Order: sequence, then C-alpha cells, then structure tokens
Amino acid sequence: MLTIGTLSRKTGTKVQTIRYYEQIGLMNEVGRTAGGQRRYFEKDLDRLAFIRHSRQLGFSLESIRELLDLSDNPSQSCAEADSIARRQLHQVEQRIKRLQALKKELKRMVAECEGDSVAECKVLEVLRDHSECLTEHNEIGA
Amino acid sequence: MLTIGTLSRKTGTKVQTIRYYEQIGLMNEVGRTAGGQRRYFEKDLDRLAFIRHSRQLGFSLESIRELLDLSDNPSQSCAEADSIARRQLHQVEQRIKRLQALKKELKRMVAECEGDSVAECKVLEVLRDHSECLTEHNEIGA
DNA sequence: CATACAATCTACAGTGGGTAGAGGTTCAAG
DNA sequence: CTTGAACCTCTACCCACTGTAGATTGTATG
Repeated sequence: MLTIGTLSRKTGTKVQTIRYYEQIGLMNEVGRTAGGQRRYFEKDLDRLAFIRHSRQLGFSLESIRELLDLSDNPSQSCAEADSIARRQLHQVEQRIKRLQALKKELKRMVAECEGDSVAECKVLEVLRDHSECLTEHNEIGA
Repeated sequence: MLTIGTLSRKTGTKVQTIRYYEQIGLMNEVGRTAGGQRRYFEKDLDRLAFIRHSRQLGFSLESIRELLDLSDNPSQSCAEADSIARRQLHQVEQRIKRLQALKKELKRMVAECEGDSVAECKVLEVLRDHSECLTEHNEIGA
C-alpha cells in the first residue's frame, strides 16, 4: 500500500497533479484509510508512470486517455496506438519546423543589432515592420 | 479614425483579443464615440501590429510589454531590447532541442511497432517502460 | 498515552493567452 | 425610419497544471 506522497516521489509528479488526474478520470479512484487518505497499489504506480512518460513525450491528456484505454484492452489491434503515436510525431515535426523559422528570424534580428540607442535598434525596427522579415513565421496557434 | 473591426482585419487579430490586450494594459485605452464604441488612430494600429508580430516570433506578452516600453522611450540604450531578443532566441533553441529528442524517440517507437495486437504493441510497451528510452526527453515544462 | 510535526485532505483561485457565447446597444446605408 | 452588421459588457471556458488556506490524519518519539 502506497501513499500519494510515495507515488509522487517515485514518478516525479506533484501530489496535486495526481489528485488532478483522479479528478479528470485519468487515474482511478482508489481506496481510502479510515481517515480518508488515499492508498495505492503497484498497478496505480504503473499507470501513473505511463501517464507521466507519455506527457514527457508530449502527448495530450486526451491522447493519453485513448492510449490507456487501448492498453487496458490487450486483445485490440495495435493500429490505433500506432496512429496516435504517428499523429504525435507529425505534430512534433511541425512544431520543430515553425520554431526553426522563428530561430532564423530571431538570429538575423539579433545579429544586425549594433546601434546604441533605441531609436536605431534593429530588433525593435524588425518588430515594427513585418515586411523586413525573410520568412513566413507564425508561432501563434502552434 | 479606425474601428476595432478595421484594426482586427488589418492585423489579423480577433476583436476579442484586441479588447483583451486593452484589458491587460498592453494596448492603451482609446477614445469612444458618444455611443461607447472604441475609435483608434494609426499609432494604435502600429502598436497592435508590433504586438502581433512579436507574438508571431514567440515573445511572451510580458516580454512584449518590455519591448513596447523601450520602443516608447527612444533615447534609451538598445542593449535591453537586444537582450530580450537573445533570451527569446535561446528559449527557441532550447525548445527545438527538446522537440528533436522527442522526435527521435517517437520515430523509434513508431518504427519498431509491427505487432498486430495491443499485447505486443511496441508503442505501448515503450510508454510503459521509460528505461527503454535511449535519450533523456522532458517536454513537461517546456 | 501524549505530543509534535510531517503528510494528507478539500475547496477554490490563478497561470498564459486567448476564445466563445449571451444578451443588449449603436452605427451607417438605403 | 428601418434594417442588420458591428459593436458593447460580462461571464465562462480551454489546457494542464500550480498554489494557497485551513483543517485533519498518521506516525515517530518521549
């Protein structure tokens, strides 16, 4: 029987976060002591570790919910889990692309800035006038 | 005199968002018609364009607030604006690094998955056991 | 057995950066 | 003068947590 603090330490998840996962139905509701404190089994620890690892790989809680459902039903096809992972991979690749465009633009901005007063600051000038940009970049909504 | 809708169209910013920027003090409060509708000048349009462009480059609203302050005081040193931009560049580079680690791990996961039932799904297996990962990856808090 | 104190509990508010909707009013064209 | 698009305020919601207040419980030690 594990306390919530033990789960927290073993998975690097804040106690609040574990209770939050329970609240949104990602972690199961578990048994309580007479005094009302949560007590966990090893399987709960495994589930939490799965969740945290998936989060570290950037999966949304919704995707994780689907993955957990699949994991709970071992006779189903693997194709769906595969497709969720591919979707995630695609998203990560898109984000990298966008960030690389940003990086390029920021580098240029910083490199060209050599003025001493704000009046001739290249950084501010570029921000003022989008037309000075070489690439399309749109981080908003990334 | 420009309406909020005109600003919205010219900058690609939702009307709600412009009002939100006013609410948090990023856009100035502007004059109103007798009926209470906002009316803007060109300088407000410029300011909004600056904000949107900065957002597209990934700057936080807090950073943008600083940049606007600098821009409003043209006699100050350029160094601070430069440092904000460098900080942003650094953040973008860090995010790219993290995402590339994720991409690598996801690619491996997807590539190795050839089982047909969930029981032997490599994707789920990797998620279950972090020790199967080659790289450190931590998207959480990115 | 009593006490101290860390850990836990619930409930609610706040983060960033907006977005959506209800329900009402104003502006400008015809 | 009527119509209808655009505007107004206000509130609640999104994601994935995080922080705080104030009360209670569990456990180690004297």
